[in-house]
Amino acid sequence: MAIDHLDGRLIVLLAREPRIGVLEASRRLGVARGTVQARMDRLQSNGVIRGFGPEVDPAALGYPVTAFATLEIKQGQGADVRAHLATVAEVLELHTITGHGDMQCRLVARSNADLQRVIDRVVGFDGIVRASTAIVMENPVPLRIIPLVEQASEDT
Amino acid sequence: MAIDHLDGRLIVLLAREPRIGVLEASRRLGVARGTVQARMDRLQSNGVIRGFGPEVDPAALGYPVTAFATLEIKQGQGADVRAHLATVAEVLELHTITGHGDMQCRLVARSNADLQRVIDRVVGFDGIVRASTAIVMENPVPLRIIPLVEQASEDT
DNA sequence: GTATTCGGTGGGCAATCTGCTCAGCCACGG
DNA sequence: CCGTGGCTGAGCAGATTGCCCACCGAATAC
Repeated sequence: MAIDHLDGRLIVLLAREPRIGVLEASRRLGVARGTVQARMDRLQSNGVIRGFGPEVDPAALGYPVTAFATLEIKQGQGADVRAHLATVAEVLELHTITGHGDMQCRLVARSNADLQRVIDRVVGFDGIVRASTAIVMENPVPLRIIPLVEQASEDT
Repeated sequence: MAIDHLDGRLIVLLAREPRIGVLEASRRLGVARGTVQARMDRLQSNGVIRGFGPEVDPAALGYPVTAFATLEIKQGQGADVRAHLATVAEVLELHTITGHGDMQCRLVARSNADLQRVIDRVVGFDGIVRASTAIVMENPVPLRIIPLVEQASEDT
């Protein structure tokens, strides 16, 4: 569960150059191959590293528009709404949250016009009372994890 | 730029079993190894696949609390705020958005109490007028891309 | 109608890496 | 003082990679 400095360096290395193998990584880190192998196994069974899935860019797939929708849910309809949203491919992510609104989801669409279609599809469900949408213009900080890993591995 | 059915199957396969190599993938897909190699090269230079970085779970790193903060920015301070937020490791993602508020960011923290520290750090900057935060309770749909890939590859 | 190009196939080759095992070391805790 | 856990360096057989080639069918250009 704890992440030591070597783990941190390993993760950062993997994040920067995902294609390197265990052997090359061990050379870069200056440790034995077995060590890297053991660390990677441990990090994965720990759940620190969930996997190495391909990072797909929705924009390159033809979905350049991203938006966040905050949804207000009718009491007791949470499970149904979850199930509904899970069936919509354009819903990339869904959270239940505190505060105004009960859920927040990340959407993508082919265009601003298409976003309307997606939103209609999303909110066209009985349990959803209200939805407010914010369209993403820029993404100055794309999803990142390296700084956090470095921080976590330093205060060991 | 277009994603055909084979591309779709390849991406889905990679997403499900990231560790398989080109050779194994070609066997699963029933095509020649060279074909898989060519497709992967193309997908990557297209930008459809950004890379294969490790997916790190912040919770396993000791940051189990996630929150979304909506920030209101003082006119003309956008760039400074971006730069400021980029220095905070707990800021995993930042978007500029339309609607109420000007930016939205995803935060993580070690605990609810620690979240206060993170928020103070985030909003303790001159260009930020106001911030409202929503804490994530559940994540019924974790960030996913497979359904979208399937959809995109089908309507070819 | 014919030549060209493009994407895919199937094969081959040397170099490299992987998975696994083993013995030796060292530091830490009981 | 011994056991355990983590790291090292080494070895080995088997699989994979990167790269090359010739061939083929379909679509495209001339």
